[in-house]
Amino acid sequence: MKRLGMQPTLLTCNTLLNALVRYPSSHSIRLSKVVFTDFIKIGVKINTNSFNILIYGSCMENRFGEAIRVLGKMGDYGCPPDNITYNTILDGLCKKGRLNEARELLLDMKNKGLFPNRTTFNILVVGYCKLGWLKEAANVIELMSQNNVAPDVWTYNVMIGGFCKQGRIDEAMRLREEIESLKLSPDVVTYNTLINGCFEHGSSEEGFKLIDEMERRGMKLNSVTYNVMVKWFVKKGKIDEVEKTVRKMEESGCLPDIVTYNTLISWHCKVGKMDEAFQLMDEMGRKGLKMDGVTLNTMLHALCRERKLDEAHDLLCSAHRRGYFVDEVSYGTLIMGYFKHEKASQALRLWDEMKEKEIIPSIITYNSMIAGLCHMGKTYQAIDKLDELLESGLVPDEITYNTIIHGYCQEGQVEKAFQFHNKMVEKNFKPDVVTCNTLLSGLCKEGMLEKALKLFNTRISKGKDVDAVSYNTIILALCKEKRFGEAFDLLAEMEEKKLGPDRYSYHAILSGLTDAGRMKDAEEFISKIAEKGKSEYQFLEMGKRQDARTGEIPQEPHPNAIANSNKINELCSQGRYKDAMKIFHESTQKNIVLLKSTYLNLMDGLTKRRKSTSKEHRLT
DNA sequence: GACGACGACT
Repeated sequence: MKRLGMQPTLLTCNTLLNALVRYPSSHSIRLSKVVFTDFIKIGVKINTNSFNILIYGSCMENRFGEAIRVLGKMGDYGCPPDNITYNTILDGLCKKGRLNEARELLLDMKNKGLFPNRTTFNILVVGYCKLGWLKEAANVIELMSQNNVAPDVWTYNVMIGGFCKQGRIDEAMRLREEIESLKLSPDVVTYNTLINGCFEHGSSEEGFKLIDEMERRGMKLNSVTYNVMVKWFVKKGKIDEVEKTVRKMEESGCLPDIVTYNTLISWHCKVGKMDEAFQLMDEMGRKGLKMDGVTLNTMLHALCRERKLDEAHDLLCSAHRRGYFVDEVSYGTLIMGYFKHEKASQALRLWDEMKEKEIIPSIITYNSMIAGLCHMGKTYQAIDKLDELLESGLVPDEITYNTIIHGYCQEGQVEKAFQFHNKMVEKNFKPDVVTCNTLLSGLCKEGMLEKALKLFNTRISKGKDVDAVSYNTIILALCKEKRFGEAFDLLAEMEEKKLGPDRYSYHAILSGLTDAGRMKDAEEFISKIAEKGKSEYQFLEMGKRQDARTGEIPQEPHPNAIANSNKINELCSQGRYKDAMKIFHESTQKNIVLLKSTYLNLMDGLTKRRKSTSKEHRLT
């Protein structure tokens, strides 16, 4: 067109820009900027809309600074920014959790005499809900009504999603009823949000009930509904149901999309079936679906898990060359991979590289980095990163604080951990059960078991939740002190509360018993685990007896001890736990004391086997 | 506005 000397019209210009900006490649967005300046040079009279498209592209790349600079220059070209301009950037900022910048921009918008419209408000609700600040989100909804902008289904759907993310399914359900009373009808998004929430936090039955309800109401399930179901069945390992759902999806005219494939690919990667993951990627290509940034990041994650860090790094570079959106998730994945495999210097280098590329770290990226620094024993540097995080306009979350508290505990600085904890509580940090567990283990590690017990009991008496990890932490510490009676009491207590016991509890007890030389008790304990399921509180009786006993007379190692231990260990590694148990019983009958690792291996096997049997149960 | 990828506690 240029060669032919034809002058493009505004429509041509905006159509082309739009196409470039929406096309899923970072190259095309870069091109859109070139095309834009070209259009101005050859004298096309661009309008506000042209700028809005350009800005949308910048936001796609998370270049908010650039977007705001462009917004500032629009006036010079006779194209004043409008609501769409502001909403575009606000949307990007809110989705990324950059609420401080969003607030500033909102102020600027009002100063320019533009009024927030329904979209603006909805964007803000999204921003607050993403951070889990539901009170603030509700305030925005209140503000809408005051400004005569009625909240719509979108608004409520976001709010429902916010409740679901925090596991507050009842409140989410209640809000849905509220919409119906407002004569707004819940749509497919409302249902999908709730169904996903039920699957993630509530009961799956509730979720399936909602699907039935949709069908009864004549509401068509869309690809998201199916993807939510696929994710659920994948999570439960129900391969048949996954296939059935995908088939149903195809029959109903919703072809499996990039999300469906990414879910399946990620699953295969997680269970180590890389071949099948690659097969799915081929299949995707044959069906004309282009892999996206999420697919890329899934593969990066899989490579890191397999310790193939060089390959992961190569993939990152080549993906960048080929125009994929390499983002903070890609970098975060690899940084975490390096830290996990003790390659801190490479992790730090990658962080700098990411910054050089102007890729903005998210809260998760910062948390990974903070965790890595703490892991290296450099909590003071982690604090620097926390400051940097705050400066960047992000809001630290529970994970950020818990990570740093854990860092201090790991260094043996429990005192500092508590100080930091208290200081942060004064800000807006809401300590949760993970915080408590971190402090508990920190206290135990430093031999302050009594303080830990006090913290643990206070938390329970205050009616705050404790979980399996809390119990296991205390049980482990008690066992190390050979206080088996109390340990068994807690074991029974956690069973009563349906919190366990799990393999961590068993591990704690068995390690304690074997370390104390109470091999007979360890053997009996293993047998109990094997029989478990017959009656509840079966460990209680054993625990009570423990206090009366005074340790055991050390025995001469039996000549077959090592041989039998090895045999059992080998059978366990082959997954032949039944055979392993047989040798175990034979050994105990002959009074053969086995190696410590054998007890732990057997226990691992026994807990694994129970898991798989219960899965089989669910299938029938 | 809903679904898929990276982060905390034994």
